[in-house]
Amino acid sequence: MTLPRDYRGQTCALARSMEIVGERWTLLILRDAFYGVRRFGEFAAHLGVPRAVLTDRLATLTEAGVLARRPGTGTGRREVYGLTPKGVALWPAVRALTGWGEEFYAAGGGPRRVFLHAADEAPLEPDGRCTGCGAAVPVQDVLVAPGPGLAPSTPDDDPVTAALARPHRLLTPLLTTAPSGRPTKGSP
Amino acid sequence: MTLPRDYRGQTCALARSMEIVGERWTLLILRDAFYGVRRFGEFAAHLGVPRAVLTDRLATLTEAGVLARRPGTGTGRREVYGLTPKGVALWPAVRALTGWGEEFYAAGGGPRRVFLHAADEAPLEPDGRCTGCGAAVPVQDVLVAPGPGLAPSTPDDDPVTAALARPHRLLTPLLTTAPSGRPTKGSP
DNA sequence: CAGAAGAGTTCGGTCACCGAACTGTTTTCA
DNA sequence: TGAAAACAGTTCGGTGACCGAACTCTTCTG
Repeated sequence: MTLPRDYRGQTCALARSMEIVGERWTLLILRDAFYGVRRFGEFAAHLGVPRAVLTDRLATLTEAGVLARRPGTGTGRREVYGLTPKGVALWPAVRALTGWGEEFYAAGGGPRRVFLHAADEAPLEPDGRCTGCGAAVPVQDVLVAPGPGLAPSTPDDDPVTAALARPHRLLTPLLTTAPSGRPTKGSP
Repeated sequence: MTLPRDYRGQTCALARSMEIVGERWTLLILRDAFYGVRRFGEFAAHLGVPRAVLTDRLATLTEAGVLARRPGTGTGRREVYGLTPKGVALWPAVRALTGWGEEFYAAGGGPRRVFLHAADEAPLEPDGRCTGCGAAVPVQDVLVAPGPGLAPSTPDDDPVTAALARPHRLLTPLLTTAPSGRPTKGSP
């Protein structure tokens, strides 16, 4: 595979990874996918990424087997993008980079978001273990919850930001399309 | 801080991280820094990065407090770049992305490089713990060693690649400048 | 002190990214 | 059913980042 702008000559696995997830916006898209964002418009509104770039990134990630494009369920039948097992395997990387950012660039009030073990609601250690029970927590048992440093929500927040004002389990859909067609917060 | 190309509007810590380490080549530079690469020319020769880009990245990382520019010791007194504690804190992210690349893009023979716990030479788990003793291994106790999938070394390998053909402890200088001026492998 | 090596800088060409407007399809609701 | 809105992309011109090669200046070696 000779990408137009690859990291030629690198024998390192990190270079291979960077060819897939090292482009601008890609890791933010994947973070949103972990949060349960699934649709083109949700990614676009939440990230503010140029739509052409989003199109390119979703195609690249789908081609690489990190995301999968599937027909949506429920009333809104549009197609959705979801993480494959290969994509889910990127969770430690996303968690590590997020943790580094929180540690060195937290707002005054502390972290903006925290990751909790769903079983006991104790926060995760930097390495992904639970500070409460010490167990290695699989992705689907992680909650993302607002932290003390999170700015208060405003009426013009996009739906994704609004939904993330409450704790949410990773990999579960964040927004659903209600029968009336207006998007609302996940589980009723 | 209004970077020319920041991730505006993102309240997420991951976006902050990506502003620092998300540019092209940056994580590969940091990986090399973990390996013990310290000098401009070593980075340039090993990575094949355009020199102007390398200059920019080293300056950005130094400004961000991830790397520090220090006068070199020993006979070669040129200045060297080394990881600060803030830079060392990126190790879990580098390890996670490297591990993901090895898992999904390994060459036929297996991983190209492996990380070992220096104390018992057992490989590390994906989360950074030692498969032998189960301990969380601090960065300075990690060895990077050639794996079964590493291509055999050739005479025209750059000095960094040649030095990495043998196990090496992270964060320790990889190359030294011998009194004669010719760069040779680390500790005599 | 002369020569070589190291550490950047400069430069022109190319490519990726940006934001805004536009298109074609799907869904909603009167 | 049919009009209108929402949605998922595509198109387009302008700008900045990246690339490779050549060049300059400093530092080191013999």
